[in-house]
Amino acid sequence: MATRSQYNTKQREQIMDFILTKKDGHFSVSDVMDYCAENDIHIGQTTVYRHLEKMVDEGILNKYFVDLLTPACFEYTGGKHTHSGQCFHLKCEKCGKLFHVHCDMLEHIDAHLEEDHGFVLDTRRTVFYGTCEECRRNAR
Amino acid sequence: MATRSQYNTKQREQIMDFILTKKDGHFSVSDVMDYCAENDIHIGQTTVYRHLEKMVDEGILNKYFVDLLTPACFEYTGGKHTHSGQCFHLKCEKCGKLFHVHCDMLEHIDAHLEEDHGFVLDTRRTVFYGTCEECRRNAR
DNA sequence: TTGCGTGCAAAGGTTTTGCATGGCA
DNA sequence: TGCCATGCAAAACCTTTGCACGCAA
Repeated sequence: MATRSQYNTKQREQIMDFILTKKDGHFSVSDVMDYCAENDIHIGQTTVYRHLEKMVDEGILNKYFVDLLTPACFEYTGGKHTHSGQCFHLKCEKCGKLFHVHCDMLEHIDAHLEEDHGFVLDTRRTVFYGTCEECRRNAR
Repeated sequence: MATRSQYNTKQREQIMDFILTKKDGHFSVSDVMDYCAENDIHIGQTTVYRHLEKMVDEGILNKYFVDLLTPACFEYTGGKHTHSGQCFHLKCEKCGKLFHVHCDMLEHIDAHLEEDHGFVLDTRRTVFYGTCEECRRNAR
């Protein structure tokens, strides 16, 4: 894997510009396309797919899925591969919102799965499904 | 939601027959279609999709996704909505295998997310991504 | 000049929708 | 008879692939 970019192209730079403006959040391929449309930047969507995939290989981005038939999500990692700053991805099945929760519990789950089940968790790709507080209140 | 079947049709019965033979495992829409082909049963795939979706609404089946561009997985719940008998879905990103692990840890995660984050986990739909023991040994 | 990068169009695969027909109650 | 269920075909959707052209080094 780890197919690294060898050339510095304008397209890669422009995609990177977008990512840096979205540093704290998530985005999908279509978000990149929208950004390009708004700023009169023309990049083929195939190119976007290919660059994002490469960046995942390089560890710059983290990729995860929240649902079938829903575009893949990408998240900027700040260029670090570190496991610190882990976060839960919580997806509410009612309202569809995606929450990011930073919490020590995750490390415990991590340790438990590894010790008792021999399974090393990739927390970045794992999404927890359920119902958020707001939706539970509304349902009551 | 909860669109319940109102009629007892031959198709629903035949799909149910298949599910009962698969009680312990998982299956996808295409597994149902294969079963039908093998047994000279003709059911349109649209009908299969619609019945499985209904059964999810009724709580008979549990639906989850392991990957984008991979068919949705269904799991027979035994007709109970109970939260006992919970299991982890562990998906190995290396070999692609899907593991089922029954473990108390899950209840702790459950309780923690609810108490500290107000989030009620739907364990049945959540899939943990990572690397299994075998693949880690092979990588070393 | 070499070979990766780009972008259009088409393909691939799963799931959903439209619509006319069939079948349960 | 009324209304849901069925099934074919087509649409919708995201993503990948093929291929010719462009461009960085």
